[in-house]
This record gives sequence, C-alpha cells and structure tokens, in this order.
Amino acid sequence: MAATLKDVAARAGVSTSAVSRTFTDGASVSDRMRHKVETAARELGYRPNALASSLTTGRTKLVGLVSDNFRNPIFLEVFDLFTRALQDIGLRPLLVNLSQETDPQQSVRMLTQYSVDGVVVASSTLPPAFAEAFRDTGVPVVHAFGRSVGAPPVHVVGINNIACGRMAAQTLLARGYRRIGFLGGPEGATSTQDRLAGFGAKLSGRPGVTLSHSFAAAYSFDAGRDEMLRLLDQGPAEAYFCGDDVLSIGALSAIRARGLSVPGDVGIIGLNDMEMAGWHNIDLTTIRQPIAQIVDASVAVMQAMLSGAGATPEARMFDCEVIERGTLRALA
Amino acid sequence: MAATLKDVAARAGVSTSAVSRTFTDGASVSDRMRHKVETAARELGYRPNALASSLTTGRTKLVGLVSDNFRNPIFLEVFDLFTRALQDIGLRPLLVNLSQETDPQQSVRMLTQYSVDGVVVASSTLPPAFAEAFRDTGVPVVHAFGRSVGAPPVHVVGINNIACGRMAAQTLLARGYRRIGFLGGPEGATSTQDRLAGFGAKLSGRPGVTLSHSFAAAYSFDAGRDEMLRLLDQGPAEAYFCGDDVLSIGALSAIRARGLSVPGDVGIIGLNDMEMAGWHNIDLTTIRQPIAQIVDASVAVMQAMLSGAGATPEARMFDCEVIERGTLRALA
DNA sequence: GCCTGGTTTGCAACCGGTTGCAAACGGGGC
DNA sequence: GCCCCGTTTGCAACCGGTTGCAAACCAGGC
Repeated sequence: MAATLKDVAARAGVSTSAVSRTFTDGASVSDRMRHKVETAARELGYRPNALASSLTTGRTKLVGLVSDNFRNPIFLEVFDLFTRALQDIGLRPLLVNLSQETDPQQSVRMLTQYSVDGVVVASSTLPPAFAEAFRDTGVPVVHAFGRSVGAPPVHVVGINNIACGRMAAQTLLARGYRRIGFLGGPEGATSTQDRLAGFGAKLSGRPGVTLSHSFAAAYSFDAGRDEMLRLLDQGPAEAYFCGDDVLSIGALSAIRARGLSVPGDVGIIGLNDMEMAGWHNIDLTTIRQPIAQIVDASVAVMQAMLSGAGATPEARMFDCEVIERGTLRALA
Repeated sequence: MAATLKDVAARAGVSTSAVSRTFTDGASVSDRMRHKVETAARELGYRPNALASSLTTGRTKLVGLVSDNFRNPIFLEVFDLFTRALQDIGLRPLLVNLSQETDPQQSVRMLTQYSVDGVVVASSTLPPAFAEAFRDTGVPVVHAFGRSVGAPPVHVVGINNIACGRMAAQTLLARGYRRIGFLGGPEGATSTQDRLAGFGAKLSGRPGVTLSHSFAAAYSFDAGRDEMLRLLDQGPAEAYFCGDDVLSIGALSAIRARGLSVPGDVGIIGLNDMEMAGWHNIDLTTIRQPIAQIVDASVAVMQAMLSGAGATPEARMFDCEVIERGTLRALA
C-alpha cells in the first residue's frame, strides 16, 4: 500500500495542508516545514496521487492522442515525436486508435470521462467533424496533419496540399515532362483532392501538356503497384506525381517488374520523404513534409491553449520542400 | 460545466447512491429507479467521471504502454494491435516513450502516480531490470517481445530467439550453404545474443561449415548496408543470417550496389517478416515473428492478472516460421 | 392484520488530495 | 515590552464519486 498525504502529515507531525503545499510549487511554506515534510515523505516513499489532485484542480495533464493511421510508417515517427514533445512539457498521451470499427463518438466520450486536458488529432483522413465533436465538449483540440481551410473550426497544423501539388507540377515541368499523370491515394481523402487540385491548376493551360489522373485503392504499396501495372498496360504517361511515398514505391516496383527503367522510361515523384525513400535501393525523388515542425507546432498550440491563449482557431500550414534523388530525369 | 452525480440525483429526486448504483452494473436497483435516473442523466448529458470513481475503487483502467522502439516499422503494427486489443477490453493505453534521454525510473514514478492498473513493456532491448522496477511497485507487468529465461522476474511473452537462430541455421544448411555469416544487430541486445547462440549451436561441429559473425551499429538500414559493404570488401560468406529485416534490406542494397546478385552470389535470410519484406522489389526470405499472437497473448496475460490470476510470472514463447521468398537459393 | 425474509434505498464515511479563510507566528520599529 | 504587518500554518469544506450499514419497503404465508 502506497503512502498517502495523511501518512506523511502524521509522520512529520504537521497538517495535511502543509504537506500538500510543499508539493505544489508557488505555495508559501517555511524552510523548516519543507524540510520536515520532505524527510518524512522520503522515508515513506511518498508520491502524490495525480488522479486525486486532478479531482480538485481540474487538470489531469492527460492529453488524448487520437489517430486512425497505424499503417503508414511515417506515423511511427509522428508518434515518436508527439510522445516525446508531450512528455517534455509534462503531458501524458492517452493513445486512441480510431480504427474503422470504433465509433468516434465513443472515444470522444471516453476521453471526456478521463477529463483529458486536451486532444491532439493526428490524421490526414479524419473528417473535420470529428475534431469538432471534441471542441463541442469544451476541450482544447488541435488537428495535426489536417486540411487547411479559411476559418477552421479547430486549430489545424499541417501542410498546404494545394501548394504541394503546384510544387510537384513545377518540378515535372522544369524537367521537360509533358505527358503527366497523377496517381492519387483514395479518392475520398481530402489530402488527395487538394494535391490534385494544386497539381492540375499549375499544369492547366500549358501548351502541349496533358494531365491524366487515377486513384489507388489505399495509401499502400500493393495499391500503388496494382494501379501502376494497370496504367502501364494502357500506355503510361512520362512521369507521375504519386500521392504518397508508399504508393510511389509500389509504383516503382511495378515499373521495374515490367522491365522498364526509372527515370529512363517513367519518372516518379512522391510525397512525404519517409525514411525509406532515402534508402539507396529506392532513392525516391519526393516532396518532404516537415513532420517535426508540424508536431512541434501542434504541441506548442496545445500548450498555448492550456494556458488560456489561442481561443480562436487558426490554421498553421508549413511549406514543403522537394528532395531530389534518382527517380526523375535531370533538369532540362 | 459537465453535470455531476449530484446534479442527476437532484433532478431525479433521489440520493446520489442511487445514481451511482444505476451506473455500476451488478448493483441492486429497481426498474422504476433505474428509469428515473436514466432519464435525468440523459437530459443532463451526464457522464460519470472515471477519475473520481477510480479514487474509491482503486482501478483506473489505465495501462502503461511502454516502449523504447519508435524506429522499427513493425512497432507501428505492434502499437496498432496493442491499442486495439486494450481498447477492446476497456483499457486505455497511456503511451510512454522511453527514449535514451528519459530516465526509466522517472516513468515508473509517473505511471504509479497515475495509478495505472498495469504496465505493458513492449521492447526487445530493454533490460529485465526495467520491468522489475514496475513489479516492485506492485503493478501487474507483462514484458512483450522480451527475452525468455528460466524463471522470469515478470511475465514475458515473445519468441524463442535461440530457436530462431537454429531455424535460420537449418534453413541455410538445407540449401547447401557452407561458408555462413551472422550479421547481428547491436552486440549488446539480448535478442542478438540469443539468435547468435542458437545459430552457432546448430552450425558447430558440422564438417566443412564455417561461421563468421559481426554486428551492425543499430537495427537500421544504414547500419546493415555499411556493415555489409565492409564484409563484401573483405570477402563475403555465401549466405548471411541478418538480425532483423531492416538490417537485411540494408545488406541487400549493399550487395546490389557492388554489382553482385542475390541469391546468386550471396544469400540473405532476415527476421521479423515486416510488411516491406513481402514487397516485390525486396522479396526477402525471412523468419516471421508472430506479432499478433504475441500481442494477443500479452493482453490476455494482463487481463488475467487484473482479475487476480497469474501471480507467478511465466514465459510464453511462440514459435517462428520461415517465409520463403527470393533471397536464398533453392533447396539442394 | 401480523410476521418474515429478501430487496431497495438513503445516510454518512471515505478515497487522496486542494484551498479559502482565519488564527498563530515572527521580526522590525518604537 | 508592545504593536503592527506580512508569513506560515491548520481547520474544514470540497472535488465527484463508492459502499457498508441500517432503515424502509414489499410480497407472501399464516
């Protein structure tokens, strides 16, 4: 049985308030008192019960970390960064896996029952309505990797997918590609829609440039491979902007399986710059999403909200960067 | 401000105990009472405060999910499976990232302050002493992906690394390889040591069979590639058992970079069977670690401990299976 | 109508802390 | 030594629930 506040007070011969105060900083305690309490606490191995104190203070230092993406390897990095950043400022992530089967409302309720101080939603596919459900309970919310809109319902941190699309288009044009394709993720994902919109906007109206597009069934290797095999059979474009690196790697596999070369026969540019993209045997030219910056900014926003600031939701969108490797031909 | 038990009691015109009882199953409440309370609760949107109740019941349904491995993609799957399995039985994972900088003792304290009902340690590299630190606080612990020892200090679920080593050796021998190498992970990792032990034991005493071994700096692509490049320069073995799939893929990259072919010039067998190993452009022969079974068993053990059973720690080790793909030559 | 025994209900103490308030304390100035 | 004022300390109420215990209730048997 762990020692309680009362035990410490009894042993030190002081009131429970005194003990409580020595453990909350900023409270007025004399040196002599602090010393007495601290030795008693040490002798008993006392640790304050975080749950009990949160009952009166109203703060738990618990933060919901909600995601529906447990497939894409970059999310392992995202979790790594989030957990560390949250730990660093004394917050504890309560991880919620929002797989298809689980009812979103259910997890909203669950998190409110645990009185989380805030919620971080890390997903590029979750609908805005989900984050709003949290906001409606009065809990600070930040949607990381979310979509940028004019006046967002909650704080959003992410990348500008439309700008990424433009950037990809610009990169392909500069290398002299004319027959261009877009191989997106699932058609319903807003990230896919935005990337295609920016991509198409930049290409449209260019003389001699044609754009075709299609969608893979998922953001996965197999889906990318299957879709590229299909495209190759019906006469491929000169280069493709793929919605994601995993998709790109699947596409690369398909191209090589057909005996074609990259970038000789077909060029590929991906998006994310996952670790694997830089591996020598893959060497994928891609657009880097600044994950660490997104995570840091999200945590900073959360911290601001917890200290009362940041009441009006804002969208904070980061720029991406083209990482040149070996899957596009050289500049014209 | 959320409605409390008292608010509901007032509205329904009953005592707080009555309300509490209608929300804890197994308590004796008449139908009429239950109905009154439920409508009042619905009207107020009442949700019981999980933290407050845990104060008296002593159960939080919070479980620490502790890991130090946020680099290996298979751990994303591990987290996926763990969070879902825990959620399914009503437990909430409090994720703890035990990166190098964080003091293990610190997180032990943190988790006890939050009165977690149990702790799952998911790591193949953490020392047993760490899990023991939890056990010493009286919290149920299960160490998933841990090392098998005779009488473990805590419940351990994982694979038998020694048997895996033997299995790899057997597979290589059956294909007629004679000059054999072991390319391990960091020398200090117990998983590496055990795999080498089993591997060496099976090979030793075979006439004409030689075993060389070396260690990569980390379980990473670059470390595997670097070490294999070094080995190739000093005259490689005919086939290697690599400590891990990521390492294997790095090694494959190195072999092809030197213009050698797989399995023509060098054979490779990995361990884990991460998703990528099955990708067409990698096609790695490897030993599959039954991740889902390990997770399920770990959660089952945890659940048993939470209901009072499983007092004496046991080691539950699963068998692995060779997945034949394209990086070893055909059977002799 | 009364007694019996099983259910249902409310009272009040408790879980482990926090905090407003007023009393006790302590040091400086006279 | 006394008074004043800022600090330190303890009391007691409270956070939002749970639960042992005893009283109130109810149906059935006589």
